[in-house]
Amino acid sequence: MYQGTEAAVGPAAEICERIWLSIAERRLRPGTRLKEEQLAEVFEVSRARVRQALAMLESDGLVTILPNRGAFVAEPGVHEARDVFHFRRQVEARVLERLTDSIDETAIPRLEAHLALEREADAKGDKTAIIRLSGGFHLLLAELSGSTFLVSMLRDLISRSTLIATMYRRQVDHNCGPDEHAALIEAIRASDLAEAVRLMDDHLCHVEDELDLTEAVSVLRDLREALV
Amino acid sequence: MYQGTEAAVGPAAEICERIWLSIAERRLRPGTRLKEEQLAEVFEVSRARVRQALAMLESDGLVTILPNRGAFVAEPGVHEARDVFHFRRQVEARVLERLTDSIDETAIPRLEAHLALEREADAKGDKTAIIRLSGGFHLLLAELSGSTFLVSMLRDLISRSTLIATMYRRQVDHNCGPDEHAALIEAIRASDLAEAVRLMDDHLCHVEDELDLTEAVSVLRDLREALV
DNA sequence: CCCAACATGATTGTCGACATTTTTGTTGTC
DNA sequence: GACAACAAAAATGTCGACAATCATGTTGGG
Repeated sequence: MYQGTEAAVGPAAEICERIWLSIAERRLRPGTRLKEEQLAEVFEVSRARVRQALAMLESDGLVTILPNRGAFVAEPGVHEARDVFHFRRQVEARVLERLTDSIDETAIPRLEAHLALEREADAKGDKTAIIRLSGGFHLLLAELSGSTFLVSMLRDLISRSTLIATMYRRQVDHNCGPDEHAALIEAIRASDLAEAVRLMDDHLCHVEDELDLTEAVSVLRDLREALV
Repeated sequence: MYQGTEAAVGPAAEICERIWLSIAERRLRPGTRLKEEQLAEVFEVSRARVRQALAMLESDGLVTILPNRGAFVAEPGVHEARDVFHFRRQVEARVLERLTDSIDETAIPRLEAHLALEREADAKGDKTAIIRLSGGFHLLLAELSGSTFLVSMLRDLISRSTLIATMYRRQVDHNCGPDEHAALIEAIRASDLAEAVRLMDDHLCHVEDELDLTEAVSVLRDLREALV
């Protein structure tokens, strides 16, 4: 996901990917401290790499870095959560606008190929792959829109969405199945912008609706803010 | 601007600020190569600092980093330019929503203090200060909205807006005067969301309307892309 | 017994030197 | 004279060691 769906952009992105996955799989809880040395040991890379990765993760809102104190898995509040979903809908809509406006011949096959991977992972029950591909689908849409700006914006928002989902969802799991993605592809193939946007909004609202975005802030967050 | 309106977040932010100002003042043109050693010499800092700053600038869309090749002042295309202004309007609207919803007592005085600085710089004709404060006003609005997410999003968009303005504006200068900012403060004081959003949209459209966002892409950009 | 000042350990921040890659200039051959 | 292969120079990328800073545990005084 982090390296996009294309070639790797660097070794640091792999660290980002693995940390992001750990967060998505709830192995790393919000508020957890991320010691550089420790991460360097685990990933078998130099500490400089880890610092690089942590800086990237911070700009994507996944970790919070306190100067001279260390990095922590971020704990977005409910306000931020709402903003993230709000703007994600806007960005995804813009992406669909671009895709339905000028459609590329190679776009549909690539989307279907991705969808096939999703279905395969779904059948196997490979949770890690499901999470990775689920985010990757939306990122692929942005890439196919041809705008690097939309890609970078959406990657940021997807990262944040993932973290928010792990913090505020009440039910255990429910990763969005590939079926909604399939419907989206159909709408894009038909160049039906209105339908595509509707499907996308529904798709994203399904995720948001399962969250408990009341004012119940986590205890950990209060502790951290009190310390700062 | 880069360090926000508050305390400095680090020494690297100062480098970012100075490079951003150089771009805004058209001393650094889009496409210009930014050699690390050279920058380190100019700013009298270590090369590691420069690398850190360049990485931040890349995530803000001001520079493009090509692996093993170096950093260049970015050259956003017209599509990206339109997207940036599109989303900037959305984000600024969200900020105003927050501000007019729950208004803070200290907000208005801080805005007026900032406005006073703008007027002072305007009277003196201090172009550098005008640029810095002009972006800073919008960033201050975001900070007063209480959302760190909106702040980081808007900082990104303001950086990109600045670069786009230097690339595509036909007239020489026209930095938005402080008067439009004053009107905005009034609307916020009156908690008049609709009026505030209208003023903001006009304000941003004034900037966008002076741009020549036709398909005329710069020659340099084509060269770079051909090389990559 | 509690609090403050200090000393220690752990962790982050910084810098300079070295390795790798790219670019450019040169040379030799066709 | 043009092109290709090679060599030298310059720039970026990487790493390890040292310095600065913060958290913790200890000790001495009130």
